[in-house]
Amino acid sequence: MEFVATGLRFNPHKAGLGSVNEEEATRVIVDTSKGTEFYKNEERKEKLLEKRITEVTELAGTLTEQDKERIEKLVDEQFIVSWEQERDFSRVIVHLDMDAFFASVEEIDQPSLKSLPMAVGSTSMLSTANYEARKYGVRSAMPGFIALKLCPQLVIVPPRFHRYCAISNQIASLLREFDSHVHMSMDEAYMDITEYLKTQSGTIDDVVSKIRQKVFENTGITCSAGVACNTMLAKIATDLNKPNGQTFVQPDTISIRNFLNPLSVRKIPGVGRVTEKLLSSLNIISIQDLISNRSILFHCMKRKTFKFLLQSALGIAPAFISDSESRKGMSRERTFKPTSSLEELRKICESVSELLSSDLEAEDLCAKTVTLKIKCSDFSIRTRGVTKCFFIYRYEQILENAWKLLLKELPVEIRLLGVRVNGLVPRSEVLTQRKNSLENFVSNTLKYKENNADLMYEKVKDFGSLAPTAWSLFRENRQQNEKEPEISSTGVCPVCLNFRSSNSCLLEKHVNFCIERQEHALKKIPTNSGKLKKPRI
DNA sequence: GGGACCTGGGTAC
DNA sequence: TTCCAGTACCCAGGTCCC
Repeated sequence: MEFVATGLRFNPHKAGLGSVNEEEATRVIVDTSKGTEFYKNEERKEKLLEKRITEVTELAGTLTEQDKERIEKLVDEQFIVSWEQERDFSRVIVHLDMDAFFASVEEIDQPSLKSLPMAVGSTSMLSTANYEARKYGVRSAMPGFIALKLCPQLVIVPPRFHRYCAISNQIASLLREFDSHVHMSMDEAYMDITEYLKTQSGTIDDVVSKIRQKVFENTGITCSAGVACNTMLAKIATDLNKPNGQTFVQPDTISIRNFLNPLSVRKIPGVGRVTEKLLSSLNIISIQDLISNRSILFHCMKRKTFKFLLQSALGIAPAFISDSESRKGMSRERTFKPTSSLEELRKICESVSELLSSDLEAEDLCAKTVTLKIKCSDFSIRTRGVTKCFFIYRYEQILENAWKLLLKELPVEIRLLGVRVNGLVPRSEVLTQRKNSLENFVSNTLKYKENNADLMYEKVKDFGSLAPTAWSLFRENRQQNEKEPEISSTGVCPVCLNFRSSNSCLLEKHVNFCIERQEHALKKIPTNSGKLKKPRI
């Protein structure tokens, strides 16, 4: 077959796809995609990848045999020895993966689907496929219309996320019996059963079988499991015995090496098809190759990538996911028929911003950074971000920031619009901070603009639910003390709450700057009608 | 020189 | 008929500012 871009090749890395004719499936995908903007974009991406490959192979070519020996010694002494000393074999981690989860749920609810090739999703995109459909090369993240070419009798069922969530929650509560801190996403779970095992007489394999049996008896869903001393190994192990099976990796260096060495680098979670191709250009195909070519890895990769790849190859990873890990950002995006109409884009931007502000509201968060994402009609992606000097959460604030970023990109034909927020902080914390700064805000820092009621109104508005309080405090203060406007020595900027200074000139300068930024940002925002009426002074 | 920020890209599910 | 998603995280490289 002619040369095919990496992203267009049939991807066999999924349970149940082993028997598929890879070349034939790739041919169908290519024939269906050829000439489309998607195809052209894949070709563009492929060219960039080829460039990276040329650079990395040239770099590898500069190493002499003596260099390699020297670097190997350094890697062994400086890195591997200390990593090995820090290994933790003490935990027993179980990774559970529900077999073709969405499809299994649909089969339980409609048993007639069981014998048919079936996938959950739409003609645009599939979420998952049952094992019957996988025999034809149909898999998750495959467009439905291509899947139908591979398997014309495929039944595509629309997703019912509420139903999947309900069953996922049910499974999570079952698993809490074995680990009260279980980490459950929609269709997979990580458990630390070290403590639970101490209360049991059976082997690890017995206990894991019991867990899987319990899930099956209560939900009808089969699942696969991997058991090892850390989450990464457990996850790789799960993949080896799918569906409805389990794999245990003994917690010692030799067993771990024997388990990992023959596997493809692609089995490492975090190594996708691009990294796989990049590594294969360096003749690194298996995990064993990663270790034996550690000098090349050290020479050609960035430090973090080198560390990640070599540690993964050695089976070294954090034992478990920390409980304290919190969410870093949230986003919403929508794909639609490509358009450059300002009116249509505004409506989409409004609806995406509204969803995002509801998400922030639901988790009581506010954010510092707003990022706009657009996918143009040629499938190229642009992101544009802005970091504010104050926290935002209101729909209008998100919308106007995203919209301004979008206006700068026009004219352009767009097929996807997304908005993301980062720098998340609990809203209650910010409100408490604001509340604490209200006194300073009113009695000191803003005195110098006290006669400008309109400006004050705009300023106060940013206090959100505290705005009426801020306003009345301002008015009260204005009446009580009209003579001596002065800047407090306890200076916290009431606008951004980040800047602190005991230097009153500096503080005033900063507050002025912040207010101007705010006014600029607030200019086009409609007032919060009903909640805060503009008072007359 | 280092940190923060911005943008693009890779990956998982 | 349909014609490649949505959410989240991490890393790398560039720029700017102190």
